[in-house]
This record gives sequence, C-alpha cells and structure tokens, in this order.
Amino acid sequence: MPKVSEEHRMARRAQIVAAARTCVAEQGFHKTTMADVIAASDLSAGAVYGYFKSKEDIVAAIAEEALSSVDELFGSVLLTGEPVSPLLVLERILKHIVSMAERPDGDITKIALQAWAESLRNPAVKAIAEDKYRMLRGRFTEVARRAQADGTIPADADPEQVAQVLFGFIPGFILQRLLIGDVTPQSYTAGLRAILRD
Amino acid sequence: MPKVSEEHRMARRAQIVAAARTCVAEQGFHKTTMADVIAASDLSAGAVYGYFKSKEDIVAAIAEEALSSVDELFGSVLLTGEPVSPLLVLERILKHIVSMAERPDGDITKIALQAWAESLRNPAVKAIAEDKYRMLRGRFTEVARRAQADGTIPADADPEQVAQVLFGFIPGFILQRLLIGDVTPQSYTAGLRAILRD
Amino acid sequence: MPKVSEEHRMARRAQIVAAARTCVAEQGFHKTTMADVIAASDLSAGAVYGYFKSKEDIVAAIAEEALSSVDELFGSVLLTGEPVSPLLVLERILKHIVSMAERPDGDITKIALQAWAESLRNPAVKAIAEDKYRMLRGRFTEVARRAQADGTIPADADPEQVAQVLFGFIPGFILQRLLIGDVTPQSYTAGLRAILRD
Amino acid sequence: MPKVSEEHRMARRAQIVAAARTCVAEQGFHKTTMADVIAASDLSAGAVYGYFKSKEDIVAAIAEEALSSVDELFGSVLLTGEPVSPLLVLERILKHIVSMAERPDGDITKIALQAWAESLRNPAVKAIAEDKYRMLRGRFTEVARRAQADGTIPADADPEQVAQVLFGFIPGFILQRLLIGDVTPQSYTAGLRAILRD
DNA sequence: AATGAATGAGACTTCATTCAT
DNA sequence: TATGAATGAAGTCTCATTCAT
Repeated sequence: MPKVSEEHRMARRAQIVAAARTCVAEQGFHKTTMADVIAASDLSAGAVYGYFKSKEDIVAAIAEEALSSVDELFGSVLLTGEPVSPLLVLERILKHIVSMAERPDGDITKIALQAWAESLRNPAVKAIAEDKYRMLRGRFTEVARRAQADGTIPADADPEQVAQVLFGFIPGFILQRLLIGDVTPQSYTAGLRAILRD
Repeated sequence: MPKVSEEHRMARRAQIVAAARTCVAEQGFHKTTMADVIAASDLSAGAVYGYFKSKEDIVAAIAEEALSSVDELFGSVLLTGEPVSPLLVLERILKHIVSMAERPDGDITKIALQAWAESLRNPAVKAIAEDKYRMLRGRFTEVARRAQADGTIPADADPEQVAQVLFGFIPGFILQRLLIGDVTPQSYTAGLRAILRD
Repeated sequence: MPKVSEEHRMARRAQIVAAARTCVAEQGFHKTTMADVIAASDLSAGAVYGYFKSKEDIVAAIAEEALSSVDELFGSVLLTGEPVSPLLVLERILKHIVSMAERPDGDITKIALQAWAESLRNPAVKAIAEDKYRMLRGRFTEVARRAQADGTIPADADPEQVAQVLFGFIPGFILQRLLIGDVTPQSYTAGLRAILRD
Repeated sequence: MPKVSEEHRMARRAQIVAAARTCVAEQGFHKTTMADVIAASDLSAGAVYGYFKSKEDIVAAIAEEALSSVDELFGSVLLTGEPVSPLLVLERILKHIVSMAERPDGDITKIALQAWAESLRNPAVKAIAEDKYRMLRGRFTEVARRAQADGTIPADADPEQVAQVLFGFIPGFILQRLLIGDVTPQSYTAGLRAILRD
C-alpha cells in the first residue's frame, strides 16, 4: 500500500485510540494489554506501533482525550458576555458529563479516573492533566467574575478561589456517580440549590 | 514451630501494609511489585505470603485503610447534637486531609486516587470504596440536618442530596491539590465562604 | 513499464550495497535493520527488495565486497616476475589496508571482522570467505617462491606453509588496529624487520 | 529453596555460561536467543535472569571468558627468567589453542571471532577485548626482551613493536583454521621456522 | 516498476507465586 | 514457621518481508 492520505492516517490513529479507550474503560490502563488493543483495533501489532511508539504513548493519547473532553462542556455556556448563574453552568455541565459517560464507546469518566491515578507516577499524563484542568478551571474563574457582576457572589471574593470550589464539584460528582452510583444531575443540582447563594 | 502470638501477627501485618503503602504512594498499585513490597517490609517472600494470600489482598488492605482514614476526620466534629456549620465542618476536614497527606509514610490521598481507579475493575476494592464512602456521606447527611435545624439550609431540602454536594467537595479538593497543586484549606475555605449560604 | 538499462540496475545495486556497508560498519550485520538500509539508500522497501531478495543476500554482497577488496592490494606488487621481498610486500599491503579503512564510506576492515564472525554460521559467507582468502593466500605462495629464488627464504621450505604465515600477518594487524588501536604500518613493519630473515 | 551457598550460585552461573557458550559457538551471539540459552541451561527464564540481568550481560561474560582463555596459554611458558625462543613460544601456544578449540563444550576460537566483531559496536565487549589483548601482548613483549637478551632478535629493536607482530600471528592462525581449515600448529610452525630469524 | 503501510512470528524480559530445604 | 531461588505464563515491542495500489 503506497502513500496514504493524511486523513487515512488520522482515521487509523483514531481507530486505535477508540479501541484502546474501550479497553481502558473496562480494565484500566494497566490491565489493558497491547494484545487487547491490537485485537480491538483490528490491526496488527506492527501497524499499531506504526502509529504509537509505545503503550505509554497510547495511554497519554487516551488521557489527553479524556481530560480534554470536559472542555467541550463549556462550548455554548460562555458564548455571550452576559452574567451566568454558577448553578446553571454546573447543571448543564453535569448533564453533559452524564451524556458523555453513556456513549457506547467507553465511559469517559472512567478514563478520567484512570488518568488521575496515572498522573501521580507518569509525568506525561501529569502534565496533560495539570494543563487541561488549569484551563478548565480558568473557565470557572470567568463564571465567578460574571456572578460577581450580578451580585450572586460577593464582590470582594477572589474569583480564583471561587473557581477552585466550582471546579471541585465536578470530580465530586463523577466520583460518586462511579463509586456509589446514586447521584444524578437532578439530585446534585437540587443539593447545590440548597446550599449555594442565589 | 512455636505459635506466635496474635499481637505478633498483627504487627507483622501492619508492617507489610505500611511497606506496601509507601510503595503504592510512590508508584501506584500496578507498578508496585511484590518484590518491592517484600524488600520494603524487611520480610521474606514466604513470610509476606503467610499474611496475605495474594497481591490483590494487599491492594485491598491498603485501599481499605486509605478509604477508611477519611472517617477519622469526623472524629470530634459531630460529637454533640448541636448545630454545626457545613462551612466549619469542611474547613476542619480539609485541614485534616492535608495533615494526613503530609505524614511521612506515604501520602494517603495518593492512595485514595489509586483506589478510586482500582475500584472500577476490582470488585473487592469497589465494595470497600462504596461502603466507606456511603458511611462518610452519611455523616454529611447529619451535618445537613443540623444545618437545616438552625436555618442555614432551607428546611425543604433533601438532606441526602445536600450531603452529596458537601461530600463532593472533598474529592474536588484532593484532586486539585494533587494535580494542580495550588489549593489549600485556606483558599478553598475562602472560596466556599463566597458561594455558600451562611 | 519501461525496462531500465542494465547500467541503471547496476548503479541502484551499488547504491544499496554502499548504504548497507555504511550501516554495517557502524552497527554490525545484525543490528543493521532493513529499515536502516532502506533509509540510507534513499529507496523504498519495495525497490530494495527488487534488487536483493533478502537481507541475507545483502549481507553476502557486502561480505563479498569487503573480502575481495584485499585482493586489490596486490594489484601492482606482483606484476613482474622478479623477486620481491616479503617484508616489502607486507609493508605495502598494510599501508593499503589503512588507506582503505580510512575511506569515508565505511571502514572495510570492520566489515571484514563482521564477515569473519558471520562466516561461522552463514554458509554463503563462509564460501565467499574461504574462496577469497584461498586466492589471496595463493598470492603469498608466489611471494614465498620468489623469496626462495633469491635466497631470502630457505629453499627447502614449503611455500604453502610460508604463505600461511605471511597471510596471517594481515588479520593480526587488522585486529590489533581495531581492538587496541596502537598499531600502524610503520610500527608493524619495524617489528617485522626485527624478526624476519633478510 | 532457602539461601544457597556461594558455590551453588557460582555453579549455576557457570552452567548458564556454559550453555550460552555452546549456543554462541554454533549460532553466533545474535542468532542465539535467550530461549536457546534457557533451554540449554536446563533452567527457567526467571532463574537465568536471576544470574544475569540481560542477554548483553551474558554476551559480555562469554566474551570475557573466551578472550581471557588465551592467557592461560602462557601459564608455564614464561615461568623462569631464561631466554625463550619466540618460535617455541608460538608453537606451544598454537598447540594449546587447538586443544582448547577441540574441547567438547563449544569451540572457544569461534567465540573469540564473535567477540572481535561484537567489540566493534558493544563498548563493554570492546573494553574487555582491549584489556585482555593488551595484557596478552604484554607477555609477548617479555618474550621479545628475552629473545634480545640471547641475540635472536636485534638489540636495537623495540620490543613493543616486536610484540605486535608476535601477537599478530595468533589471530592469523585462528582465522585461517576456521575459515580455510588447512592450517595446523605443525604447518604454521614450519612456515614460521622458514621466515623467522633463529 | 515503485511505493510504503501492513503483517505477525518471535525476541527479550518481568514478576506473582510456590515449595524444597 | 521462615527462607528465597526457582518457575513459566504473559507482557511489550521489533523487524524482515509482502502486496494492494
């Protein structure tokens, strides 16, 4: 097979990442073997290694994908410069997270949990996680500022510190959903409504 | 073959768990080898296998220890039946978490992250995590009820749902502390103060 | 499909052998991969396999080239039928060897070492080595005969046996030059002068 | 199996080296697989890796053994301080080499050839080879000095240079014996007698 | 004729666990 | 009881070669 198009290469790469994502969501990074990924991707060992030079690289690619995905949450939420209620932002995000988690090709929140653990000993994953989460938290800083503009949040609060807390709701939700299993965007939003200023 | 005392057995067991905890905090469950644990515990392979029948069992023991440890957080907080401010409870807990994380023999919050990931594919760890976290969240239900008693939280709120959110702050804090590294009990408490009803 | 000229084919073949020679001089036969050769030859995998049916064949071609090259040493030495001093022959040969070894496209003495080792388990290379070295040693038989003619060497000696020894100086020189690194044609010739009859 | 004696460990190690030597003499360093060595040593993979941390290490051990073995040649030759004839020394050495080569557990001269080639790209083997051969050549320097003492060799010759040449006979002999196959200590000694001063 | 992506057997190595002493 | 050498299945990755385009 002579030179293939760049799209072809991208498609193959995506095929491998998708296969790996499914495996990792089921078995975790470490119990997922390259043989699993190779079988799931319908490629040969050599082909897979033509796209990723090591398992480590595939892990990093999946982690990046999973950690980045949360960013798409904000796609439409912050478009205009108008004030947005933190409560509303969180509600939308939690719903989006659940819809992503229920996609058929691997629960992305499970991948995120794996990535958190992996980042403790894998500098590449750590760098990705830190980077992505700083960005994401930056969005919440913006939310905090707008909430201060309309008086929902006291004007003298530090928006960075507020963002820490707002951002912190997300792992709290994801974790309980996976480990305990009884939280829903509805229940969580109701709880939030009860404790947050409005 | 002199039968050793029960205390002796317990001490040996603790020695193994401590050794394993240190290893796991540094390298994660999967990169920690039995050889690592054996070396760190100053015992022989045979001896370690006399106390735990498999690596899986050691993992479960460490996970149990780490996930339980959060419970000691509440030690003195809920002793009396008086109302307690959620804000105050959280502040004390965050401080306690940091002090636990800084103990010399392995950051217990890192173990917790490992345990979260592990619980996705290890039913034993999953059962421990679910159990411990349900219990812990139960404490927050109590906090919610007392906060309703003194009017901090609306009387018509579901204390279970409020507990979900209050409990959810903890993983949010732990995760940011490990991945981004800039949150402190002080900054988080300040953020909380800005958004929570008081 | 325009048939390419024979010269074109020969040029391509030479290009491949040259690329492979460079690789092999640096990394040895076994650490040199086909990918290395393909990259160094600026051809495609398919093209290379159009000229050589296997790596084994390329190895044989390089070995042949390297083992034959010593023969050019004698180019001018034995032209006339006159007596030649063994000492002088050896001196010229050693100088020639060094000049070949210092050519930019791969030290041919390193290839020779590789070929010696390879011939122990590769019958094709063995056949080449045996053949070439028998021929080369034949030249020394002629040298021995002429040295007998002028009395440098006793008349009753067996010129074949003398040739064994004369020929044997060459690997001794090459090996010390590569492994120890302190022999030169000058030092070696001086040593020879001290021990050989004259 | 609890702690074993040091002799036991040495014996196991020797068992592995012997197995590897046999394999390498037959197939060369690179075609010899760890599976071959493991099978030939009658141990398990894990056991072999308990004694050598990599194939590279086994290669180095075999190379060291083979390159050192030549040193035993000199065992009795230089005991007294008396003059010794270079011719006689060489004759004894060649005989010894042949007897070593004919030992049943792997022709050590074949290993030496492998080691020569390997030393070109393996710094560990290179270091061993250089070291051993410098030492060995040092013995020939001593031979040269004694030969000068009794007048066999001109007094004004540099014994180091003479040693280069004397030492150089050995690879010449080994190589012809393996590649061409018709040299014997007798034939070589006869050739030497014809060309060396006496 | 030329390309180079794909193949897949097989290489090296690790490591949880056992069991003879 | 305790030891730690030994086991061997299983993991990651390489690379000579092919063949659809």
